[in-house]
Amino acid sequence: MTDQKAPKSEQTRTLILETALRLFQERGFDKTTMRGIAKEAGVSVGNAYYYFESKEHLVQGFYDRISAAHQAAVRPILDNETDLQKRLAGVLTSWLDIGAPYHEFASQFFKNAADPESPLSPFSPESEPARQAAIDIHREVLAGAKTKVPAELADVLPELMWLSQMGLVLYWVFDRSPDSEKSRRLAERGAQLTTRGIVLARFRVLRPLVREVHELFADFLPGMAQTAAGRRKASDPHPQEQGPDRG
Amino acid sequence: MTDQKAPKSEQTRTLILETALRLFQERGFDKTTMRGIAKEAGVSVGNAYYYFESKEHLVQGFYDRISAAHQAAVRPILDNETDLQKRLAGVLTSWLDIGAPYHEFASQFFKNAADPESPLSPFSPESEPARQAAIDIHREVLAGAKTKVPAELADVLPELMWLSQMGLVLYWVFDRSPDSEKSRRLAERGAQLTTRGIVLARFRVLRPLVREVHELFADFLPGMAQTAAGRRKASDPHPQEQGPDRG
DNA sequence: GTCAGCATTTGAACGCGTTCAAGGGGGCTG
DNA sequence: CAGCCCCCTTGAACGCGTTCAAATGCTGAC
Repeated sequence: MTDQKAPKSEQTRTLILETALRLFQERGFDKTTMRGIAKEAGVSVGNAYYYFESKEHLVQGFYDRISAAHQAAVRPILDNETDLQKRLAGVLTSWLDIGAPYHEFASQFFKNAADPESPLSPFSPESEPARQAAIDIHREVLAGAKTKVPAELADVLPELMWLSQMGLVLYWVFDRSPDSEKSRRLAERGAQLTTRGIVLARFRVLRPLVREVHELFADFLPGMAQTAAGRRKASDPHPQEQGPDRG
Repeated sequence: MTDQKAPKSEQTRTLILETALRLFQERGFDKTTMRGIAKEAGVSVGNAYYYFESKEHLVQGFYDRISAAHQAAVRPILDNETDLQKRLAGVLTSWLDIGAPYHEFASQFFKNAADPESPLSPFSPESEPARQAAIDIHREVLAGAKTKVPAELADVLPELMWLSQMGLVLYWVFDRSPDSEKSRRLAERGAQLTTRGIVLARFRVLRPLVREVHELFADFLPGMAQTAAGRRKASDPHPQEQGPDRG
């Protein structure tokens, strides 16, 4: 009678998550209480905590959702556009488009970005898959462009561009201009600047600079994920794992 | 009998603040409770809230303290050293030295950095004085160096360098290497890279790039403080204002 | 000396996120 | 059918940050 693919527990888990995300969007993160989520979903508070370690863990669903939507939105650009600047600008502005509905509410939990203890930090081990996916987009931005990228930069640039994207997101969170217009312009300009920089990187005078950029980030970037890995609870009474798997 | 300069209320305020900072350092931010602070200071919880809007507002004292210490520590370097790279590296590493005692505890509230609503964010209006002081240090780093800075960069560079410093701090917060060794190396390398970049900025091929960097940040950097200004409570039942005034 | 008015102080109470001992309940084994 | 185990579910209870009406002290006017 019931779907083979929907064991009871998974249904409950999904019900709680969907309810939470809906209430977050309706009322904001702070004004949504765990009791409210439980009542609205028709379960007990304890039950929510059986499936999710904390209130914050519930917003991971948003990340997954945004991440998936972005990957989809970016496909046409990556497949058709060959101009580096336009590819990059497209990737950045489409993120802003997708993030728009969550803008107000986002600022209420983006504080976690700078919190090394939080699993929601983009640098956390838990975020590794989403982070890698995002970096891969930038790798593809470079790979599919007419402009050729100096070999010495090829391996650090995607991470660097992702880092800039995080900077853009930070700016966006603070940005109160109507329709996040300032963030949009920043994205366009940033793309232009990045492109110009890559093009110029060929010149001989810049060799030492390019090498240093490479060395700096080659040494320190991959380290972030590792240094961020703390003594995290490895216990798993929680049926954690996958959201929509960020398809 | 009592000091003319110490009205009762100021004494109480100081007592609460000192107690709080001591406990934060002894037990960490999260494990220190407002009840604990009150009991240890020999006052009531409500009294602490009469002088400080929230638990977070208490840590502003740390910022003031670190900021003042940094300004003092940096003086000899700014007065004697003329090599740009050494000046910059000195400024950055001495910040790391000063921050060291607070490293562990810092990560527990640096989450506020990315929270636009928090007065503790380095981008908030409340942080404006401390921010300006920090930017001024970088302005002096440039002004006192042998190396001449291209005019077009002169007005955005200090803010840019301060921004990099914030990046370093973020890295440092995540950095779990012994003695924050990785952060130290990042500071040294970053100083080297920055210096190299400034030197190279003279070359003609780089003109367009330089101009774009200038335009990008001239447009967007000053905006951050303004966009960050939200509807903040202007009410002042709280005898807020000055810490040690950050010398 | 008295008393009004204000700054300061109190601690009980609120609502929150989170924990936990206790209890179903469904399916498998004997 | 009985018994057992383990996944799932419950809601009272804990400690926290924060609020607030009420009490207390203090100062200057008369």
